This record gives sequence, C-alpha cells and structure tokens, in this order.
Amino acid sequence: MSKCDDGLMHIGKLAKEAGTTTRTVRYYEEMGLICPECRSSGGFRCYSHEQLARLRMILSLKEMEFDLEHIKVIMGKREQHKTAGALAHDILEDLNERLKEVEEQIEHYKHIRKTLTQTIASICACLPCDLRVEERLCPACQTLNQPTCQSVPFFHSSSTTETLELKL
Amino acid sequence: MSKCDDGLMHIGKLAKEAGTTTRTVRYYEEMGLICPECRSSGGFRCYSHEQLARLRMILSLKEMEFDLEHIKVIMGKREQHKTAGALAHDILEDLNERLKEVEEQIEHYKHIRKTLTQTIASICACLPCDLRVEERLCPACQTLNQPTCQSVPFFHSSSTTETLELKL
DNA sequence: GCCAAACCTTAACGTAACGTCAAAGTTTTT
DNA sequence: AAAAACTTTGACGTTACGTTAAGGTTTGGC
Repeated sequence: MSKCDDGLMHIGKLAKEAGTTTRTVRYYEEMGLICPECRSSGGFRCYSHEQLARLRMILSLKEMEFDLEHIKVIMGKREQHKTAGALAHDILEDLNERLKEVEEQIEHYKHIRKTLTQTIASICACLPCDLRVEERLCPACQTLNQPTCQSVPFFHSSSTTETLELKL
Repeated sequence: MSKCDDGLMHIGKLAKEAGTTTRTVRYYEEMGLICPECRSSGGFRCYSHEQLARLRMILSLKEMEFDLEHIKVIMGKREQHKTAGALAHDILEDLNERLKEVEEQIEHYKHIRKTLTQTIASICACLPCDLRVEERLCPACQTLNQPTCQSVPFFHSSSTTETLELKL
C-alpha cells in the first residue's frame, strides 16, 4: 500500500500523465497556476485527478502559445462568471484575440519566406563566379561588368524594395 | 570641427542609421559580431561606413530570425572562401536551411490556427447557455442532455482528435 | 572660454519558461 | 534493511536585448 494511493499521485506521475516535466509543474506552482491537493508526511506533493485535468487545460492553452500570465487570467475566469454563456463569451474574446495574433504570425513568416526565397534566387546567380573573395572583387562587379556576380548586395535589406541585398 | 569627423561616427549615429539602438550595438560587440574602428580620446566608440554596412548585414540576418551565434558564423564565412561562388554555395546552405525552418513555422501556426478556430466554433455553441458555472453543471451537460452546452471540454487537447476539448 | 545640453561609458539587474545540476531527504522495491 | 527510484529546495544558465544608475565626454551657443 502506497501512501499516495487514494486517487492521489506524486508529481512524477502527474507530469507524465500530462505529458510534461516535474520542473514545469513546479514552475507553474510557483507562478500560481496550480497547486497540489496536499503534501505527504515527508513533504511530497500529492495531486488529484482534478489537478491533472487542470494541468492539461493549462498545457492546452500553452499549446496555443498563450503566455503563463494570460493563462492564469483565463483559468481564473471560471470563477468570475455566473452562467456558462457569460463565461463562454469572455473566453471567446481571448481566443479570438489569440487567433488574430496567430494569423499575424503566419503573415510574418510568409513575409520572411518571400524575402528568403528572393535572396536565395539572387545568390544562386553568384554560384559560377570565380572572383576571389579576399580581394573584395564582388562589390566591384558592376564596375568590372562581370555578369555572374552582379550587384547582388550582401544582406543589406532595403526597406523599400522588399528584397535583401547581398554583398559577397 | 568634431573629433569624429573623418568619415567616422559615434555609436548613436551608427545605431540610428542602421535603425537600431546603441544597446544592441554594444551587445553585438560583446558577442563578437562587430567592433568599432577606434575609440576617441575620451573613450567613445567610432565607426566607419564599413562598420555601418556590416551592422546592416547583421540586422538583415536578424530579420530572417537567425540567432546571433549563427549570424556570427555566417558573417565569418566571408573570410573562409577563395571564390565568390564557393562563398555563395556555403551561404546558400544556411539560407535554404532557414527557409525550411520558416516553412515549418508557417505550418506550425496554421495548425494552431486550425485548432483555435475549431475551439472557437465549439464554444460559440455555449453562448446561449444559462447554466450556472459555480455548480459546475457544464461538464454534466451530457448527462443533463442540454443541447446548448454539450460535451464541449475545456481546453484539454487530445492529441488524437486534433481538437481542443473545452470544459466550461 | 565656459556652461548646459546632449551624448557616451561601464556595470548590473530584469525578462519567460523552463533545463539542468547539486545535495539531501522520502518512498518504494527487493 | 539496503538499494533503487523518486522527491525536495535552491540556484545558476539560457536569448537578446531594455532599462536604470552614476558618472565622464562632446558639442553648441554665448
């Protein structure tokens, strides 16, 4: 018979069941997101299945990349509303706001992808170039009128042209 | 006549020209990414236009969200190759690798968006629900057979169903 | 030439969300 | 009862700077 046997579990099992680490659970406790049902006589944290459910909710919100402070606020909302409808309304605000941010992230990375792709295409033109780098001939390509390595500035983003400049 | 007038500038101007802060420039120096051409008699950092170009390159790479260690490596590659073609080949590896990561990010956020959207749709069904939250009636919806707030688990992501569960 | 304003210097703490020891105590298993 | 496995608190490390703090330096105006 284990001491933590009446439906309770220690932190290791809790973490494993939720798919996280004990360090994370302790950190969340420190942040006021979750706390153990009780402690064993020796001081071990003991958690119930409700705590496990709560931890899973927290981790779900974390998967949506809410920060812990925001998660704390959201988890607190369950105690602040009379009806499920009101609670739903409140939480929907957070979710919609987050959705908007996520869409911005998608656009952000699409922008980066575009710039990267264009830059890669530019640099590909330099592949057959035999000019020596140490002598910094590349920047002079234009002057030298070399077709292979022409005017490909090295990563100096001009905010106007949306293209990275590459100077080898 | 200023002491820093022979084409050189102090850190404030350098930063402003490059569109960043003095703190950032000093940090990059600390990281070994850039260093001033010289110091004034009073100890001020003085930078040339070449330093400015280098800083802009670094910031360009940062816009692509390379981490500083990686940027350091990339910036170092200019001294490690004989021909521009070889350098281009080398740098293309970094860019292509980064491009792949960026595409993964896009997919990552699309996945989050999908989950969020589905969750939002689920919770919308709870909006007209008048059940009281304190009594935790919501989780019992199924038993109570309430159509408005049915089986909408609260943010317990099941990795199998790709849907967040929402329990109000 | 002097004074104030504007600028610069180094130093050092704060951030977010844990990872990773370390040293020591507890529980479980053998 | 001893060993293995687990847990405890504590504290430093991470990334790329932001933000004071306390005190020198330059610059511009008079």
